[in-house]
Amino acid sequence: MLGTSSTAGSVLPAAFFRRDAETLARDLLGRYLIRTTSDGVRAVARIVETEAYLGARDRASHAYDGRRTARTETMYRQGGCAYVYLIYGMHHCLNVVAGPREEAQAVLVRAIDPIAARQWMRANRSLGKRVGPGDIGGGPGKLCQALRIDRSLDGASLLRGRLRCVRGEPVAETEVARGPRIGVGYAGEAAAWPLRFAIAGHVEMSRPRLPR
DNA sequence: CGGAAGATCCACT
DNA sequence: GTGGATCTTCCGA
Repeated sequence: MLGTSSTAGSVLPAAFFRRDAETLARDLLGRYLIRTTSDGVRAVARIVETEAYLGARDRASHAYDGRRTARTETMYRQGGCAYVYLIYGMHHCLNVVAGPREEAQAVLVRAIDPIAARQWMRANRSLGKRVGPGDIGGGPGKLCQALRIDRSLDGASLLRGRLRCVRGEPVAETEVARGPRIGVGYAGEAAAWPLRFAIAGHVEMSRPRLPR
């Protein structure tokens, strides 16, 4: 079965995802993403790094100042679905929509630890013989490539279907590190807000690593 | 309608 | 450490 606990693969209640993005980002650490494909693959990955985006008041958010466009519409839904977008013309990023509808809060998944179907994920990444720490899931673009996540999953529910988020193995407070978010230097004061969360010192973390 | 910038990654020096 | 890839999105004119 999944992980070390018999409840690791069990579903999370819908209310879990309706909390604010900062709380959810912290609590998504240790949870499992389960990706199933039409050709019978069932991959499991543990979330080890996240970032919260707070919506209209957050200059780093796509929904800053209430911006509402075709792309960001998904963020305005009720928490519990995926918001997937393309960045730099070539990388996808996976977010978990948070909070009640109309608030456009979201949690970016920045890194995963491959648990099951590791070879499948590695093949998706087109890596050579040498695979170092973080090469498979240590970054938001990397993990989407590893799990074959693209915009066809934008808006999909994470409580059922081809990409699910389940209970996993929650992380103790002493294991959590936090810091400012990556790549949002344009966001003024919001750039310094400590909304990045990670399992401290985890080898699959994106860079720069948050130490223990 | 044009152009600038982007919640990134990789190869190269 | 730097720059290139690659293209959607968004804002201003």
